[in-house]
Amino acid sequence: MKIDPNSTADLSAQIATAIRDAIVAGDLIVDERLPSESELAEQFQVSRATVREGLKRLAAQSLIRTQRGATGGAFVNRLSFEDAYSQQITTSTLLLSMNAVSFDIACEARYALERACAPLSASRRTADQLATMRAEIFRQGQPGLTDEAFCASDVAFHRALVDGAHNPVLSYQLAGAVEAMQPLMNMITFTARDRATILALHTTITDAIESGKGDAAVAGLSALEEETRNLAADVFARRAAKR
Amino acid sequence: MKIDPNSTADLSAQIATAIRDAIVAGDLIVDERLPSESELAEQFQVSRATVREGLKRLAAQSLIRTQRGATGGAFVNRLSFEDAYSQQITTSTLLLSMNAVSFDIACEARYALERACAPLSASRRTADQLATMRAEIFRQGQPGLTDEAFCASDVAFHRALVDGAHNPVLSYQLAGAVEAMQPLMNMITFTARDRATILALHTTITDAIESGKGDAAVAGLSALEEETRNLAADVFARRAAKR
DNA sequence: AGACTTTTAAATGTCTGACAAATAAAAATT
DNA sequence: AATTTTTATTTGTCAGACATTTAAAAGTCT
Repeated sequence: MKIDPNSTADLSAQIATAIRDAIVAGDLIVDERLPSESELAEQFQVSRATVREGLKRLAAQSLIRTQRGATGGAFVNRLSFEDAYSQQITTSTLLLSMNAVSFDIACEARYALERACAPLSASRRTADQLATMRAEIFRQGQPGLTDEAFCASDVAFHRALVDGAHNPVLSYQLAGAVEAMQPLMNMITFTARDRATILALHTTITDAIESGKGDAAVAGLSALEEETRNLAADVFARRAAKR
Repeated sequence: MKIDPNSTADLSAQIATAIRDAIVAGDLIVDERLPSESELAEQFQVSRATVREGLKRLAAQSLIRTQRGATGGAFVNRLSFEDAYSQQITTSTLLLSMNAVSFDIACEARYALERACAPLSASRRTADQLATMRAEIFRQGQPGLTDEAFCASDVAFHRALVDGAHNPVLSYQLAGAVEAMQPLMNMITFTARDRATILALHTTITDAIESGKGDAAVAGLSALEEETRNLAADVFARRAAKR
């Protein structure tokens, strides 16, 4: 682990990169303790403040955790799926909002990925996940539900569908796609009629998942995608007309 | 933007969270300049060193960039797809290696996601992307290619396939799944016969993409998935037998 | 006046040294 | 033996200083 004092890059960034590389390469293993900040400062020939800035960069990526006290220090963190989820959601959300990704592109990606999960979910979903889907459908039918709450329930429904595949890697990848869509979905106002259509499709999909018919679930998702895109197109057209 | 001095969390973490929330909420827009470190220190009632640690956390997530000099400072960074790719790859790679994700689970996720891209790719791929796929197939047929080089070419092939969908969101999501598999794939030794089988499937898939047959491409990917899993199963069985 | 050079001011990057707070181990006490 | 106190170590925070970079302002020359 070494840094190049002649590089133009910040020392703290170089330190973070050096340690990150060591972790990725497996030279530092999970739960291993890094040298103390003072020791690292001496190793890298920089001040403790600079070392700390480097460590904070790693902490921001959940690569290390720190503990105070006599036996404390910085430890290589086991990157949990949960940590990765939330990072992914933040990143995906910003990616969409900052790069003016169109509703259609985001929607297409989301449903393409969800269809990838559907056949697996149809053959593996637990009764619990099915119950969650039914419960969210019920919630979506309640009168007086705000559009935000409707969208949140929609996300929960799709989360359950994806988790039904029992593949944490898929769940991780999908978390970003599904949740990052929420701000875009929140721009839509759902009429009672819209909600009824979506609910019917949700029921179709859930029935298919329950009876193990992956193909039918895929078809349901495709129909839902089309419905969603039409809804969005209407909203945008109406908004454009008003101007 | 405020922090709670009574919280047990590090001040630098709180500062990072406060600024991140402001960015996500849109209170700080792309390319907007944050107050200087000294001003932030005064605002949050902490020292400049603490502010800096907070800012480094955000820099590690590519949420801000800093510039030195008279008109310098910290600016809200437009999160590019490229930045997001590399973050995703690091995270996905570590997620797989640290959580003992089985080859089968990773493989299943990867191919499920790729199949989601195939129909789109079949209808949208450019001639250039098709040429890349053909070129990688050619490279994979060269004798004397190391296993690492074969795997790298395999990744390039699949990257081109995915990019053919012309959906940056999909490309972003897939980058993690495909590239993170590479360390796992590198554990496999490919015999000449194995390579021939994979090459034939790659050709089948490419032909399908070229002629716009999404279904055939999906079928080819499924066959490739099965082949890959069988190969891996053999390797692991042989390794277990040796002990 | 215009082009070039020098100075200045502002900002981040780095360093030093100090103290606070947390924590576990060691020592002392009951 | 159990409990309390002390101690050492480590991270968290602070204050102040200087180095470096950069663009704008001021000055100088043609």
